[in-house]
Amino acid sequence: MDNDVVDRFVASWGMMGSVWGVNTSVARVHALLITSDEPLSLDDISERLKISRGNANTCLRELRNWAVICLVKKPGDRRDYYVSESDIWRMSFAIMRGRKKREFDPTLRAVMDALSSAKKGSSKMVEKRLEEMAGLLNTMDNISEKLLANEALAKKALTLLTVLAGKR
Amino acid sequence: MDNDVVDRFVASWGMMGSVWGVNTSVARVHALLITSDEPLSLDDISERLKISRGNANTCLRELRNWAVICLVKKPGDRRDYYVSESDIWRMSFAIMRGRKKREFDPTLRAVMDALSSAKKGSSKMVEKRLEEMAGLLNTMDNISEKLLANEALAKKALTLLTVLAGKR
DNA sequence: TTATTAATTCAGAAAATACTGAACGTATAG
DNA sequence: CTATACGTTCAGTATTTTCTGAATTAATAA
Repeated sequence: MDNDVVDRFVASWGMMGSVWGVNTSVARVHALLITSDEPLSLDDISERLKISRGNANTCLRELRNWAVICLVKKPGDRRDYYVSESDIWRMSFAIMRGRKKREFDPTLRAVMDALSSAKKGSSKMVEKRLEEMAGLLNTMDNISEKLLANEALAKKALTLLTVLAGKR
Repeated sequence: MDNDVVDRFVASWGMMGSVWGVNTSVARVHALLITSDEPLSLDDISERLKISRGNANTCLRELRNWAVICLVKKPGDRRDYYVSESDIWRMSFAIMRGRKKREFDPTLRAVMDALSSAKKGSSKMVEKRLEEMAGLLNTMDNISEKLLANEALAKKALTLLTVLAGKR
């Protein structure tokens, strides 16, 4: 596959890292594996992306943890090779689950506390704002809780939304 | 409103900053304004959050740009005061639009290019992977394009998803 | 005007994050 | 057992991001 095209894909997938909440290098390594027909070794990756072996190692560990790449062996070769899982959904799901737990859930709790505190003592304005936020966050919590637990349902949701968005 | 509760809310809304793609201070200032019944001045904010006036100023400008706070004047007082817009949706929408344009759209293009390049020359595996990604990203592109342009539709989508998620 | 008070800017400092590469551990081949 | 080829770790360094505070500009009051 054309080098330039791969480079551009690697670069823009790298940018997307911040959306997933992983750093650029991790996303670039992932991108390289996605576009490679052959399994790649740590050294292949570190050379191709011009990053240190140490860094490559860390990125690969993270990707392994997200379960978006998998380790393969070649007969008669001691090195570890990696290939991308085909399923693009997995990374987004794994990461969203993590972010929900780390960032969203505590916020939801804090908003609920703030709301109940506001009810005994704040202005109606603040109460209304928090009420709205709490409503929205609770809705999102329900939805994401269900969808993140069930990929099939999530795909269904996507279809549903496509139909909704289609009505022009 | 109870100081502790506000502090906790400020802190966790601050964490959410990384989700929105703004830095912690910006999100904290926003949180403080959300929970305040009174309009706050730059000095109020810088004192309450223990950040410099310069930093507070920058945060307020950013929030003004996102149009999630608005400037109010008190008669006989030269200072600028700020209050939070009640609508929680606005910030998320503004930011998502920005991120889509900056991060998602270039990726979509790169994937499409990679795909067409893969079609003339890559393994079936790579082609399949990219095909799947392109499909998913295109779907998301369609949906988000429509929903981000139309808040009412987005709310409708949320209702729809709630129903879907409810079927247990 | 001029003095005063507030908002803004921005160079440099501090803090957070990411990366390097040499040292170390481990498994296999000889 | 020993040498070799690899994977892993992590202290130190580089880079990026964020923040500070003094200088500057702008607006109002006197």
